[in-house]
Amino acid sequence: MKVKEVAELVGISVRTLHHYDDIGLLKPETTDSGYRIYSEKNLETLQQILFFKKLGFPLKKIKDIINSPSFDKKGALEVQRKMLLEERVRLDNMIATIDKTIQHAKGVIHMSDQEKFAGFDFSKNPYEQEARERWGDEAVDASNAKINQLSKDEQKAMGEEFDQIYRNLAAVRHKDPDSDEAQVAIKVWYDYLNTIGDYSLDAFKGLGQMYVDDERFRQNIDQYGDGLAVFMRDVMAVYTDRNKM
Amino acid sequence: MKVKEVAELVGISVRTLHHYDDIGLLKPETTDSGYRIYSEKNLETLQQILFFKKLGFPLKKIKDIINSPSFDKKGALEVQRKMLLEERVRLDNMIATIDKTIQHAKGVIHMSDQEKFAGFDFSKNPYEQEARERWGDEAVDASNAKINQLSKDEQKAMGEEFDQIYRNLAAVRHKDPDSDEAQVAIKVWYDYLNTIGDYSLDAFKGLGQMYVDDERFRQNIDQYGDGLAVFMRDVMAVYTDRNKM
DNA sequence: GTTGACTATCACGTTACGTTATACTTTACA
DNA sequence: TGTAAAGTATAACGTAACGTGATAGTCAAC
Repeated sequence: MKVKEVAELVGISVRTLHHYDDIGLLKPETTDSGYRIYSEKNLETLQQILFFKKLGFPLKKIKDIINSPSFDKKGALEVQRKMLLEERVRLDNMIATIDKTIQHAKGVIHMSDQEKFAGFDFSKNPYEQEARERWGDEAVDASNAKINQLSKDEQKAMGEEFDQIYRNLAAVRHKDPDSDEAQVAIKVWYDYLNTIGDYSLDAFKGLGQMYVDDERFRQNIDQYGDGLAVFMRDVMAVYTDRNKM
Repeated sequence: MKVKEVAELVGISVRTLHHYDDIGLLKPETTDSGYRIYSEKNLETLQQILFFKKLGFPLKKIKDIINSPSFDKKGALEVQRKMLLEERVRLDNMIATIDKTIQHAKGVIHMSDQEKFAGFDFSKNPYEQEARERWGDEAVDASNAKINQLSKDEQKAMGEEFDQIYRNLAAVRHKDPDSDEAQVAIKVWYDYLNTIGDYSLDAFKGLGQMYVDDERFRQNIDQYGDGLAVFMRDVMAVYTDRNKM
């Protein structure tokens, strides 16, 4: 049989057969023109190879096993078994750690990140002039310096996304925090934060309070509209309470 | 801090830090002479890197996560979790297959291997002449052709090993199968077989019977001494029965 | 004889560094 | 202050198991 036939028969690639030939793992006969011809015996050997491969043995070990009948097969299987068990323990630990991380990640977003998320970068924002007046150049420049650690594209993408979200919120800021419009708008914000980090509802509510308590955040947010920070806090509180049950 | 300090602090190699620098994952400041100097911030980033590495993330993904706050970290963790779970299933299957293999491997040594193990190769054996007389040249040549598929070194190593074992057995073949000498000698043979394959006691007993029933094996074995095949069968039977309780 | 399907041999790319090899810098000690 | 020891830098090959072209020769059919 020629390469392609064999490859399709056992479900591997032609390249793989070439490779096994290259490393001397499975060397078929060849025609005068150099075509590889696999015998029945070759196919049997291939089955063995694939069997040990399924068990996770490296090709070198398989080579030893295949062409050395005095090889300690039993021992090799036991060693391999141990290795696999250790691997499984490692995986379990990794999975457990991830689970913990997802759980305890509530509130994991640092203040420095929050500053970015809250939209401290007003360099592309029409309100920057106003910001400079309110905060003084120093504060704005320091903030921009921080935000500038992000790549241009990221800044743009991030800026556009929550600029849009904040505009939507500002647009409904005179409605009732209970209103559907407000609740829908704040849900967008909650979902966005949850693609970046992992916010529990309570953490979200706390975040809203911070928007009001922290001068920097409040002023920053209020640039999208007077009283927006307070409004957001209220909407976020309602959203939280509503969705907790 | 300089490389070595950092490396020892967090328990990684200097080369690893170099690597992270090369791929742009963690780029510290440098002195005029080109020495890398890691800041506190660099160390924090490094902790993050190592954290995600522990979770099995590839460095490329870590790079994305680290220097792109808009990266979907939560989603990444969930994807990673799924991958790890799939990996674990794969491992479990591999382990289960190995267990099955070890179990069902009883009697897994093929006849062709048995021929080798039983010592069909008498090309280096003083009895070859005799063998040719008994079996005729054809049979001996065919047998040798088979055995010659092994590498020279393997042949030698294998040949020496069980040549020795068979000689020892032949030396005690007039003792009682119950005798300590016979039992010790057969234990060596059992242990040797179990480094190559996996023999249960019952399989071992059956093997002994085959030595007698199969003309080829019997004649072959008896070349080490008249009646050795029968003696071995008896010793193997006793050994099996004794060790089963 | 020409085309299409198949085959062959390079040879680079991938992952995360380990491991020399060569050369320069800084630190410590006499 | 001179020198050796310790530390650091870059460069580049090696690893595992192929995937993925690129280029070229072969075989069977029309």
